[in-house]
Amino acid sequence: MRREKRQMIQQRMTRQKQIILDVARAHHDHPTAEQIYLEVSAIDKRISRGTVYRDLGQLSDSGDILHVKVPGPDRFDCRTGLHYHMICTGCGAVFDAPVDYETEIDKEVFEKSGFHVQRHRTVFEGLCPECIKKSKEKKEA
Amino acid sequence: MRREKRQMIQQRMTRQKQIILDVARAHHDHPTAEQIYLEVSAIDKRISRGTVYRDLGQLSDSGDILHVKVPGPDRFDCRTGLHYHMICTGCGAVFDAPVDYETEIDKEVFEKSGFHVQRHRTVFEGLCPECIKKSKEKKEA
DNA sequence: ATGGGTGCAAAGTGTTTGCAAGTAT
DNA sequence: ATACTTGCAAACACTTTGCACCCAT
Repeated sequence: MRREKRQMIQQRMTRQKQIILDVARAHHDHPTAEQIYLEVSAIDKRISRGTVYRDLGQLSDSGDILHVKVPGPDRFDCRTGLHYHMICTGCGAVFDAPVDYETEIDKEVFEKSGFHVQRHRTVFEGLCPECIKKSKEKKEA
Repeated sequence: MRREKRQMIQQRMTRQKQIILDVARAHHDHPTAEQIYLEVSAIDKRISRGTVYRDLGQLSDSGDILHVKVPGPDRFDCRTGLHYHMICTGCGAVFDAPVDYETEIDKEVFEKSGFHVQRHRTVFEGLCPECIKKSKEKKEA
């Protein structure tokens, strides 16, 4: 449960890290580490899962990509600014939510609780349009 | 990744389920399944982890307790209304956040995206007052 | 040259599940 | 009587890690 990382160590750019970053950035659909691993593998099959996890962690620590924490496997997002996500409980797909990050609420929580808020994460749960359509078709059948 | 549960099956109250519910409700500090298992074990050491996980899932499905999804192990909350949580990145403790659930934003997301929002989950990340104090002491030393 | 990075496989964490026996309704 | 529940252990999903070698700086 401990965290306590964040040492100012020198981060090196390697061939594998560059490939991982490129693959992650080419996506606009919140891939999982596994999906990224599969694509990276297709480019260079010698790159290991461990490296993909390590590099994705490092790249999100340094702000090059965003680490999205949702139920199920974590996702990664090339859009790095703070924003919210929607996850479909039908198919598991993750989307960016079309509402702005509310900065004010972080201050409000701090003032009311003394909890030093760094950020918040919001995930909307529901059915994506695709799955709504499918469930309607099923009812009619 | 599939979900697709929710059959209207008859749920039975058993001795073990009652103990698990009592233990969960006695907590106001967001215990993990493991913590609940340990306490339940102290009451009846024959109750298994599997049963604790199964029953906690069932009890939160039926709305008797709340399933809180945060980084790390999931938590359970005896406060069942929709509300937000704060997790301390220092010590991992979870608290209820002192701000109200925003119902409006669910509608807004639906209108802008067609995503049928059932609810959203917000988790504030930061340092709890306790950990702020500790990190100050460390700096002074 | 040197300290971070890599591949590999093993281990870790948190949770789910198949099965045969038990029990609430 | 029926069908949901249980305990157990094994399996599972996802992620981290120890180690010996490698390579960017």
